[in-house]
Amino acid sequence: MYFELRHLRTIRAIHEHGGLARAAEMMNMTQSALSHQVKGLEDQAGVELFVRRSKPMRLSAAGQRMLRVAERVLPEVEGLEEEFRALLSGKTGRLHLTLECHACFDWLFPVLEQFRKVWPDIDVDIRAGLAFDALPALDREEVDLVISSNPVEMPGILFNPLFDYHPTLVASAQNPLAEKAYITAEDFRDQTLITYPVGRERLDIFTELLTPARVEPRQHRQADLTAVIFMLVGSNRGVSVLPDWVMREIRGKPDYVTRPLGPQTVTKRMYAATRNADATQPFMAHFLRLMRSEAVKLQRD
Amino acid sequence: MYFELRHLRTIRAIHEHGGLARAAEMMNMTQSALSHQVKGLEDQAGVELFVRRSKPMRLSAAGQRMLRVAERVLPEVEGLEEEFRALLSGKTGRLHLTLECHACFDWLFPVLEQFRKVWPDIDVDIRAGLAFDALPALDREEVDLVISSNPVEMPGILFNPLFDYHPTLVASAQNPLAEKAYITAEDFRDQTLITYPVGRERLDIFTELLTPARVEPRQHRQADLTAVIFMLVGSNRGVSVLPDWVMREIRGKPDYVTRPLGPQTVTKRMYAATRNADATQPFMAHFLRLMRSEAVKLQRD
DNA sequence: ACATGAACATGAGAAATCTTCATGTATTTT
DNA sequence: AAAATACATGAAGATTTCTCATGTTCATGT
Repeated sequence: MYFELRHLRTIRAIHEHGGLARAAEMMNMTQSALSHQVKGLEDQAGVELFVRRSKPMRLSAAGQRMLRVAERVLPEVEGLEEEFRALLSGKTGRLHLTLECHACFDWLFPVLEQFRKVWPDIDVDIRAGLAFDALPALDREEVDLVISSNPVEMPGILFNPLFDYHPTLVASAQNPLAEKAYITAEDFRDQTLITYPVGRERLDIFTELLTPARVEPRQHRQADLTAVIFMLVGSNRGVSVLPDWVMREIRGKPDYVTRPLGPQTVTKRMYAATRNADATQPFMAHFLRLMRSEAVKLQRD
Repeated sequence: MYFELRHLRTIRAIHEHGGLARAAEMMNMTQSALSHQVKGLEDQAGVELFVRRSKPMRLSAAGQRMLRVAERVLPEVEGLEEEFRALLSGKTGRLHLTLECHACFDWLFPVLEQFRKVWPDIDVDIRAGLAFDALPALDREEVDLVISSNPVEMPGILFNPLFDYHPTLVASAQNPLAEKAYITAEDFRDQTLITYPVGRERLDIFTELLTPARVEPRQHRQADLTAVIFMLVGSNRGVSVLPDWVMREIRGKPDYVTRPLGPQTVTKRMYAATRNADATQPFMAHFLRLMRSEAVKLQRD
């Protein structure tokens, strides 16, 4: 024996409108239909839900219990229906992002702030932890947007370009590398390299330089925050390679030097990956636009 | 477009059992039926609930929202179903009582304590506030048991006798009425009468003595608690009429005297009114039995 | 590349359920 | 007591849901 929401709606309507006939009218059905339904419900449940001694029929003790459940359950379901309607009209939706690019937190926050002002009903969230397998997660609708600099040909996935950047060395002014005009793989052999704590396949310095050249840095240590990396570099306890625009934070400070990777400057492109189906959604288009205009500001600095 | 619980159950089952075929089996239906249902649901909602790119199909973003609702709603409903089953087996039920007899709180509490030990799943409550219209409320299933000493012929309502008692005067030993062997209506003309704060039609002293004799006491004041009444009586600021068994609290105290109403001692009978339908329920029968055995103890004191 | 199996979709008819209509009965009101 | 209100009921029709048989798609092993 299974209840259905229809039954809860009926219980609530009869209670609220004080009687079967009125409730039936509110529910766009005949009094007879409701009567049959209530009878069926009571037969199934084996419990009298209404007292029929008095004429406008009233809830029995058991019926009152059912009403309480109805009053907790129905708003929940109606909320969902409303949400789906809003989803159809494009006002609401989900925007869960994952960053394969660790430094991107910095410039993404202002974008998120702006976005939430315009689209308050979109469920925005940054999903950490699954950065390793972000693209499959995108395909499975576990997330909705991935910031990545490694576009992969994938059916149903769109890579929207955001901006170009140069992975750039940052070192202490005391460091011998400060003497060089550009940096090559060999230069890392006797350096301590500081990176974000992610796999090598997601670190530009490895994918673009060290791994192809089969060079290992003398030491490799990890730090979570950009500020911490700068601090370590500043005290010459290691060097790091970060996107050029991250360097704006230390621009003009005499303790630091920045050098391009060379001899030809390495250029990479950052993308926002979305599912084809979502890319047309207004809020998603808006978010992409916001990200690009933020990227322009970044380049200006 | 309306959701039904069936849809929520489906969403949950597909998620939990990882796939349509397995879910269908758990729900005792064919895979085909479930496929149709999901299609219908998606058509109605206008939203894709599942991602079919991967083979065991998975919930989409919208589907995950729906799952969250399902996981909040379904336990609620299943709890109700369980409750109704328990109701049928007689283990659970509601026992909301109303006392027309104000002094009865005293002896009822131990009964309630005992009862709750044996029937932990019965929803026991004392409903105050509607004591004035307790019997109609009983009929309307707003309460389930009424303690009353005024049986009324009413179809569907059963008055179960509990015990007999004598409305008895209690006065200060200093009070002139202490000299009398029994008390008549006339004796109240120059007395302050202290009663519980309820209507006269529910006070024995009025219904049995004063109203028929058309006697007004010199003054009439009200007190909520039996202990307060005794205190006022003890300091000779008034007299009161209470059931004889209430007097056990002051027995042996030389400040007080108790006197029967006379010349023939007035006897009343206390009843527990229930609906016919409920009287057969095991827990209700047990409660009545407990009350009667408590009443016997009362009489022994 | 091809067979195979697993998982889901689909069409048509059968079965179950829900509605309506017409009417009956009980209660409340006038 | 009549009229009005409120709910119940039986039967027929409409709708919804399910099942069966079969088709499509995708991944896997040979």
